[in-house]
Amino acid sequence: MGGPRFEPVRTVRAYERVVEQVEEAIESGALSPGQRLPSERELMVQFSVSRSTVREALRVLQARGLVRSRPGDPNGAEVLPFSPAALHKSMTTLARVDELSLAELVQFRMVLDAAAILLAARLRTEEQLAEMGAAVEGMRAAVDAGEETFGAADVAFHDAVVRASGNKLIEICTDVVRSIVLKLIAERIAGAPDRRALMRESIRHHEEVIAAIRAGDGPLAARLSRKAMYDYYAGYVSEGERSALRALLE
Amino acid sequence: MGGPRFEPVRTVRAYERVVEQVEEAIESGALSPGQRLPSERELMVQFSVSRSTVREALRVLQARGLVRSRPGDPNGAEVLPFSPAALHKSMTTLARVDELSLAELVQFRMVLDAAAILLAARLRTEEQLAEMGAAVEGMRAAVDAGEETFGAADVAFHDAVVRASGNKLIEICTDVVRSIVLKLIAERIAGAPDRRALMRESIRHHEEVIAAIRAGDGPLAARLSRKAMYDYYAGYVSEGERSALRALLE
DNA sequence: CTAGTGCACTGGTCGGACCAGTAGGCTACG
DNA sequence: CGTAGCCTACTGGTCCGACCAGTGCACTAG
Repeated sequence: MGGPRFEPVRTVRAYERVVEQVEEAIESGALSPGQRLPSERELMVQFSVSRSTVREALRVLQARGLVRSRPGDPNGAEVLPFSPAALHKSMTTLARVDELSLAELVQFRMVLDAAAILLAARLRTEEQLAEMGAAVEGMRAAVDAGEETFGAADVAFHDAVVRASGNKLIEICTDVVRSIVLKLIAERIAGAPDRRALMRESIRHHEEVIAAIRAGDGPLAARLSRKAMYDYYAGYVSEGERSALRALLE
Repeated sequence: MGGPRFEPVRTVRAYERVVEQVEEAIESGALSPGQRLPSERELMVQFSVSRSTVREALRVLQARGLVRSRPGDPNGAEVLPFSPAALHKSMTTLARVDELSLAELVQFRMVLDAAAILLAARLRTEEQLAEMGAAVEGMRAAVDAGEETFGAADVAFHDAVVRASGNKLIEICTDVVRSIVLKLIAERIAGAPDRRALMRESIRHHEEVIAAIRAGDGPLAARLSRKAMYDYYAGYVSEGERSALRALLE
C-alpha cells in the first residue's frame, strides 16, 4: 500500500485522436466556419495514419455537425458554422425511442416559451414587438390558407419572441422541441375536422400575449402563453398526461 | 407548365443507407439495448457493401450514442440504451464554440429548475420528499468536507427534484446544462476564498424550497429556487448579464 | 475436475486501387 | 480578341485484401 497508484490504460483509437485534434482546432477558433480542412490524402500524411482512419474521423466530425464534405470538391472538407442539427438529431432519437412522450415535449415547450416570454417582456425592443405583431397579422391572413401556412406564421411569432428573450439556448431548444412536436402530431392534425375556430382562438391568445409583453407584464404574458399552448395541444394527449400539463397553469 | 415536378436528386452515400437501416431497426425496437449487431464482416455481406463502408456507418452510429464496439469482442457491436451523452456532447460544443455564455446557461438552469420544482410541488410523493430532505442533510454534513462533496450533495438534491417532476426531458437537460456550468466555473471556484458562508446560505435556501414543495406551494418554491440560484451564481457573471438573470426573479 | 493452451473469431489499421464527380486552365473555334 | 467547350488534375466515395492485437471458448493435458 502507498505505492504508486496506476490508472487503467484506456486504449485510444487512432481515429479518435484525429477527431480530438480537429475538434480542438475548431473549438479553439484555429479553424473557423467556412475554412477548409486539407484533403483526406493530405490529412493522412499530417496525422501519419491511413486514409481509412482519416475518413472514419471525418465521419464522426460530420455526425457532430462540425464539418461537411462533398465529392469532387477540389478543397477539403468545409468547417461548418454551428448548427443545432446534431442537437436536433439526438433529441429526435430520444423521442423516437419512446423515452419521451408527447406530453413531456409539450410541457417542455410550455416551460421554454413561458420563460422566453417572461424575458421578452423585459428586454424586447420596439422592432421585435413589431415583428411579433406582423407574425400575428400573418396568422390572421393564413386562417383560410391551410394548416401549413398558419403553422409557419405561428412559428414566426414564437421565433420573434425567443429572439427577443436574448437567450440562444432557449432559442435552440424551442426550435428543436417544436419541430419534434409538430412532426409527432402532423398526421393527427391532417385528419382533424375544420380547425379554423381553433386558429381564431389561437390568434386571440397571441394578441393578448403581445399586449402583455408591450405592457411589460411578463408574468401575465407567460401565464397567457401557457394557457394558450395548453388549449392548443390538450386534445392530443391523454387525460392523465393533461393533468401534468395543467400543473403548469398554476 | 403543369408537367411533372421533378425533385433534385440527392445522391445518398452507401454508408448513410446503412446508418438509416440500423437506426430504423433500433428506433422501431427491432433491436433493443443489450442486443448485438452482426460482426462487421457479416454486415458487409448483408448490406452488400465493403467493410470500409460498414465501418464508417458504425462510426456514425457510435457518434450518435446508439452502439458501441469493442475490439476482440466475439459478438458484434452492442446496441446501447439511450443515454444523453450525444446530447451532452453537442451542447458542450455549443458552449465551447462560445455560442453560449455562462449567463445564458445559468439562466437556462434557473428556468428548468423552477419548472421542475413547480411540477414537483404538485406531483411529489412522500418518498421523493424524503430524498430531498436527505440530500440537504448531506449538504449540511459536507460544508466542511470541501467543495466537491458539497457539490455532489447539491446535485443529489436537484436530481431528486427533477425526478419528482416526472419530465424526463427536463431531467436530461438539467443534467447536461448543470455539468457544463460546473465545468465552466470549476476553476473559479477552486480559487475562491472560503465559501462556507455561501454554502450555509445555500442550505437555508434549499430548506425553504423543500418546505414550500411540501406545502404544495409551487410558485413560491419556484421563486425561492430562482433566487437561490441567482445568489449562488451571480458572482460569476458580469453586471450586464446579471440584469438578464434578474429578469427571471420577477 | 481443473488449469492451461490453442484456435477461430472479433474490431482496428494499413495500403492500394478504381470510379464519378468538380474546378480551372487550355485550346480551338467564332 | 472573346468565348465555348474540352482536358486534366485533383477531390471524395467505395471496394479489396492484408495484417495485427485482442477476446472467448473449446479442447487438451495434467
